[in-house]
Amino acid sequence: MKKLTREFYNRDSVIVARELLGKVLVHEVEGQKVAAKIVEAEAYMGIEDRAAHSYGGKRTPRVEVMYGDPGFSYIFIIYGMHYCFNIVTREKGTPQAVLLRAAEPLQGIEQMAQTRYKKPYGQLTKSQRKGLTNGPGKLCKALSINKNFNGMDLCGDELYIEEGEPQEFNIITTTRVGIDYAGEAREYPWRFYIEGNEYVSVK
DNA sequence: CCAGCGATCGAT
DNA sequence: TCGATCGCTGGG
Repeated sequence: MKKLTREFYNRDSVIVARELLGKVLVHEVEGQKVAAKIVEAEAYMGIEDRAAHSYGGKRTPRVEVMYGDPGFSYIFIIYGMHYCFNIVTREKGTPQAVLLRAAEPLQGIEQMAQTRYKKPYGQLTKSQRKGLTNGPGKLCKALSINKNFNGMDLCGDELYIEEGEPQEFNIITTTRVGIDYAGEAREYPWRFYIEGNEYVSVK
């Protein structure tokens, strides 16, 4: 299966966010593949985007990786306890990113169930099954992605995104979640998800 | 040095 | 609907 290239990520976040739908996020843990199909993503457009961490050119140690090359991970902690996984887009110096908000488990599902709930998949309730990866913090937990993966090259062999199977789906475009502080930017249609997919976080 | 806050989650 | 929980940030 083909891995996404640096060039794929070297475009505006709104384009990359849309095109990431249906692609497969892979984390190879000790030779074991844990993989999930991306079903929801949001674009953060950088300097001009009040909702972005790099808004107004803000440049701090946390945000630094956003100013680097495309195709690297930007991971931050939210609400003191959850991780959010982002992918840096556009060329060096243009601090944009795409936030992965939800995914559908494909491979290593037992691993995910164990990591999230300390139980075999078979013992999970229906709601727990859906809850494996239907949110930004949840998908990080399920794929064992934490702060140690900040600044990692997604064109490498440990954490990456691959093409996935060809498929048909409709894309829903809406406003982003949890950015009420962002003024006018809260109205921007920069959230994308696969219509009808049960792993989407908020319909 | 330190207080306030947040791109969330899970239980109620 | 609400409490948990803590790294990052900016101001002093």
